[in-house]
Amino acid sequence: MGNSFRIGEVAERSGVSIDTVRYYERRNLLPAAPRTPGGYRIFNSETIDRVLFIKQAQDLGFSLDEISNLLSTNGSSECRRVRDLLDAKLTELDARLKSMHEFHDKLTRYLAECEEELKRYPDSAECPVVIEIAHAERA
Amino acid sequence: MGNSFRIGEVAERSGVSIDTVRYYERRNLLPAAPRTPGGYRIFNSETIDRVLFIKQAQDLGFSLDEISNLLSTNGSSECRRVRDLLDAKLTELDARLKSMHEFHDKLTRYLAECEEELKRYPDSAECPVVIEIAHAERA
DNA sequence: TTACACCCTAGACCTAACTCCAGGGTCAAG
DNA sequence: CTTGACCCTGGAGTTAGGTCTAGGGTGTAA
Repeated sequence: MGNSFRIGEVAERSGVSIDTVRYYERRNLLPAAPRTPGGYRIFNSETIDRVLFIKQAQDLGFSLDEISNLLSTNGSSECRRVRDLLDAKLTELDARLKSMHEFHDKLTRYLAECEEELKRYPDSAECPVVIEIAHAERA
Repeated sequence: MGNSFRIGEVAERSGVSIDTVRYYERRNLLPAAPRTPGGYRIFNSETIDRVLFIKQAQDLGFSLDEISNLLSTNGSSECRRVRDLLDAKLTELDARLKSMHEFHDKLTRYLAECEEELKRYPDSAECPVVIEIAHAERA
């Protein structure tokens, strides 16, 4: 069927390993999948989307515990709790974005210094950037 | 002296543990510190700045190996190699910033939905956001 | 010259998030 | 009704990045 997948296909389509899918189920990041009479898990396409969501959040610095709190499959999750979690996450994310931008600028300045040096001395071994990072870094 | 620190003070001022400082030295993220006759490490304020740099980069998703590549205390690091590393990091950072902004927007939309629901039904248990995340997530 | 906070090393241990393995069962195609 | 790809479980192993412990030495102020 177009909306029924075995674990291998879920794994492939969401870019994780089979073990990871089972691991997520154990961690309650995915609801316990229904089974065939023989014991095979049966998934639908929503599982794939959900794994993708988990991966994205994780890439952005959230732990599986945090994600699990947000998605909590166990027990009804009142709207108020979710609201508070989201609020906290957003504050955190704002801070991360800010320092990320600053770090980006810092690296950009370093890159410019490198280019400068290489323009002047194409085979320079003494990189001014390394010296700078190594010896004083309070930008 | 104003520019001479023992490991405990370095740790405290840069917000990591003593063990972490020693660990960074072992990993060559910090140059091997000179010692007192009795074997105590002696640091200067640049070490503190460097630990702060490492922590910042790490928070933003860089591994210690990557940071170590950039700072490589072992062997002369030619400017060209540093330039290439920086260039690659910046590309990576751009991508991360982009998906971070998208995720931020997504969470903001979820938060708005929560507020909406709570305005309507102040004690709502059925959070529309959880249902949405759990059941279809391809934004 | 003792008190006591601080430092040393080697090596074991910890947590998160997987990843692998053995030993065995399932299922669809031919 | 067999075969080959795929799936099952329980539990051990792995990696990154620390953290802790035992057993012992250092430095300095009173």
